[in-house]
Amino acid sequence: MDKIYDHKKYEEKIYKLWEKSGAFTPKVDNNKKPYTIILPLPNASGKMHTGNVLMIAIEDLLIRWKRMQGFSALWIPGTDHAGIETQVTFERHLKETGKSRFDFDRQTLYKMIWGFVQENKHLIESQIRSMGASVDWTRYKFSLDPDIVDTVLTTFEKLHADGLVYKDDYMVNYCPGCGTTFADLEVVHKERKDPLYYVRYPLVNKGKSEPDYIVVATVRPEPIFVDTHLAVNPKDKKNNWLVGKKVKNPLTGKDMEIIADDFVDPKFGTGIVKMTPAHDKVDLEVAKKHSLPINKALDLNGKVLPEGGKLTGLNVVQARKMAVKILGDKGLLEKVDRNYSHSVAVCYKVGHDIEPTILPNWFVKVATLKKPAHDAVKRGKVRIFPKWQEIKYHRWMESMLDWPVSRQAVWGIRIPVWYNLKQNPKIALSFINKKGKTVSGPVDELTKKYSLAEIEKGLQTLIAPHDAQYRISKKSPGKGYLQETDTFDTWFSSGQWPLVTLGYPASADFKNFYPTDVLETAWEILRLWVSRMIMFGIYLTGKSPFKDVYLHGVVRALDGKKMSKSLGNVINPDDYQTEFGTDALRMGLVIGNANGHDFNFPRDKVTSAKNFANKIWNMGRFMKFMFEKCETKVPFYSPDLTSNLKKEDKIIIKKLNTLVNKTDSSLEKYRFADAADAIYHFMWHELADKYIETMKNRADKDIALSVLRHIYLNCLKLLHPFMPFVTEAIWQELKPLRKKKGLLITSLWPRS
RNA sequence: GGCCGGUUGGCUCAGUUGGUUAGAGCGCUGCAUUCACAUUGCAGAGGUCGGGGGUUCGAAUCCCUCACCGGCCACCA
Repeated sequence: MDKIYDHKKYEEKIYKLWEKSGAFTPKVDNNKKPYTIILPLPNASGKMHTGNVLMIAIEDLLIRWKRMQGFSALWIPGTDHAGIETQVTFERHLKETGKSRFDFDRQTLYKMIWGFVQENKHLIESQIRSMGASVDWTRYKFSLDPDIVDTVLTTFEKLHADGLVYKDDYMVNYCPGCGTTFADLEVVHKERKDPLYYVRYPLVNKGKSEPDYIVVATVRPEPIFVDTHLAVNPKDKKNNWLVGKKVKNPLTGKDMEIIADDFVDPKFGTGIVKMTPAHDKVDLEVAKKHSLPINKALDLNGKVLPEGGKLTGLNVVQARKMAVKILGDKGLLEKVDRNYSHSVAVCYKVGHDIEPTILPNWFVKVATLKKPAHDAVKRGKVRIFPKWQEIKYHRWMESMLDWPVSRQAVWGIRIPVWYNLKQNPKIALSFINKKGKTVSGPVDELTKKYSLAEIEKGLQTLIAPHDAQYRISKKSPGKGYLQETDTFDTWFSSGQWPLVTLGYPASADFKNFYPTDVLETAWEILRLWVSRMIMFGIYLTGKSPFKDVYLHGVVRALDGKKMSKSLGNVINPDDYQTEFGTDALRMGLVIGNANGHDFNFPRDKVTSAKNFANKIWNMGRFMKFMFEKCETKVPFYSPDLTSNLKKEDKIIIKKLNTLVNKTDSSLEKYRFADAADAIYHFMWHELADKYIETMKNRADKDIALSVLRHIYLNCLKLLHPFMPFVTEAIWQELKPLRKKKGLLITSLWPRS
């Protein structure tokens, strides 16, 4: 054995040894209790960040612990196509070549992204390996594997058959930059200064002592041309005389009515609000309540529609300037407040302003799905650790609205809805024709000029009105049909991950390993992911997909702030892995974080864990050396030796038992740092500093060595889930000293 | 605005149901080197547990309140 433990010499070799041994691949075995974890699927073309490392460290330690306890321990790895996230990354590469996604039909684009992902996906896989993750690669899944896609589509069919799917116009967060909609959860609000325009609305038929006009404050004057109503608060004494009055639209001159609704804040601006229901969530609700017309001002590229007069075809920024100019020319601009600061919804991917707009969307009704999922946690059938995170789950479940599952993206599982073109002449199509030109228009016009084959081949997007006739089918129902171009929200498929990875509904794996034991992930995706999995699991199988949820904290940068590229404080785990070793990185993260709270990257703990690896390596080296030197045969430890034991022997044996108990009970409670700390302290400060130092002076070396071997080998077992490589490396080096010759990974967990 | 966490030695954090001198890692100070390991050993310094009030025989721990730091959610015409 070398004087110093060199992780680079061992890690790769040992991982291969484990994988070859079949230890990662449990069989369905009725004599063994199953223990299952599904790896939260990283982005297939992504890269490992510190959060992933912590996740793998924790899950691997749970799996190794249970495997050694004799469970049929299964840990399924997988990666996610990660819909929009991947598509946006790809488009950035595309931009470098001077192209954009609009230059391609969706089939071609899909193939290109597929190729891009294939090129990059090995990276995350090799990183998972290098972390020592004892995942079962034979059961590896990618979220676009054909069997997974098929199950996801079946689920959609079932939801539809159960009346839980509907199509509706919906206020979506539309990002003209990404060309797609985002869920509320994916929208970021940013504080920003924007001019607040005070616009004059001339009164129609003004009475005596009434002003010529009233003033409305707005940051968005450009869609005024579609507005038909203003609103005031009925309790607002200053303004409620206006209810029922008419004013002229400052852009079009058409009459507008003033309605009363208490959503208006009398203290804001002038206390009078303009209503733009097609582009504002609150306005839409109020408009529905009062049965007001809902007129769109913008198309899906964020350009003003033909009804906009001089604004037509302009984007939002240009249109705003133009509208301000027109209003100014007419003398209808009272003033501009340039110090107005408000929060703006922006796209979390590209930072473009979100344009709220109405669009036909596929929805899943959540009321019936969420009730049992909510109850499961309330009744303790699913336990959330740490407990205080539970409240986030409950609050989310209480407020969860119907789930828009369609995304206007190419990269994903295409929604299995088909439209017969003859039945639906008003479907809006956009496609690239034979000459490479983009053509858009309604079906009835386009089919006069183009063959269906040409349209289908070059198809980019299809927007069906909300009352369009459709069929649900995995395959084309026949000629004359076009498929929906929207794809599913990534969480729609990953929400079924525990089911699809296990081969739901009929496989032997599914019957044996479902429900899984624990879902371990970052608390950040409790709502997006965990809640959806519980909903789908119960809906499809009657059982929650896991019994426990453990939420680890977010690893922050060294400066205590969230890691971000713009702050330049991102920690690359590779660097630490190379310098200190995988074991040190894993142990450092686990021991530096106790209760699922967010924590700063524990650099000092990683350093000390590296020293610890070397310490135990040298303990093994010392033992080997002593065994070679010892002239008498060292008996294997057993209770028969009790009469030969000294006081210090009995003490250390007792302390080992305590340690085993402590380790088990801590891990049962998901208190990983407690267990790690106890093992660390015992091995270093009890075994090395005290017991070994004392035994150096003993005459009965054979007895002391017998006890030392017993204690030390058991410690290696206890430590193995935390620091798998170095413990296995020592275990192999000490083969001549051991009774059984197998691997540490499959050795039997100590009993107290 | 609503909510959740945090505030413990120089730094980063533990402290599970309130119980004798509040722990760890790193850092710091002194001593030790052909002894498995200097990625080491031994010894040591360093904390009125954010402020105030309360409950209790007893509070870092429970209650109230204030302050500050993180974070989440909602609204913002």
